Amino acid sequence: MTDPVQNCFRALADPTRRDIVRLLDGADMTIGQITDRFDMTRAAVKKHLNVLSDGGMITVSPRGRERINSLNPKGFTPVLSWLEYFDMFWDERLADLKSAIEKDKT
Amino acid sequence: MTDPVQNCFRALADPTRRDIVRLLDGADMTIGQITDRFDMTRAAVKKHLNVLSDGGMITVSPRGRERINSLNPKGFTPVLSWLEYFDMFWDERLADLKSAIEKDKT
DNA sequence: TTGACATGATACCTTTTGGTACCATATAAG
DNA sequence: CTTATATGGTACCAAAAGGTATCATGTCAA
Repeated sequence: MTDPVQNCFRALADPTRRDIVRLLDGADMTIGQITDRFDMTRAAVKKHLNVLSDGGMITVSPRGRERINSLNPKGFTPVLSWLEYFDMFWDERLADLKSAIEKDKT
Repeated sequence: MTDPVQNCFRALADPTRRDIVRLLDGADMTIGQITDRFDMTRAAVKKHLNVLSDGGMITVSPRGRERINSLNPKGFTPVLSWLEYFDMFWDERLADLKSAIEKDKT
């Protein structure tokens, strides 16, 4: 399944994953730190992180024996692109939003 | 599961349901008309319509022995609300978008 | 009323998904 | 080197999701 739109929507479809996204919006975290915030095993969290990574919502960078998980604002672009296709998003507001993301949080 | 945000994201998580949403963005349709556009049974389409209805994305109005399925722009509000929570949506663009929906397509 | 048409509902099946338990690997510390 | 720490990967399980087949209901037309 390599459709960016599908991967993105799927990543956001789970409440735990949306919570993780909000966590990472506040600060970069290791999988250990994230797991401390939830009532589930590290393996379960890891699966969620993989799905989020597939969706492009997060990026992972190694630091010693740790892996730093960071939110990737650009990952939301497929969702926004899909939404802006509608007539009800007839104006340029969503387009402005998209460019703002790419400009101010790279 | 009565969380509006969850119902909304779940409704949009399936590619067939997103296609249905786009179909209904063009015109109101009966379940029969929708089924003609897809390679699946009416029962399967009906299940998708139920999920979309739970998510608030569509409304159904009886007309004789038919049921007219219509897109409900307001149904997108929970998704937009969730998205605007982020720092990366720091400005008022998304809020503007939300109010525009409620104003121009009621 | 009788029949055709449009739809809804449910039992059932298969695949996907969310979770755990467990083992493997890599780096830091003594 | 040896050990503790941080992480990744996989086999396995129960529940949810997507689909079909089938039956029930309601409405329009003769």
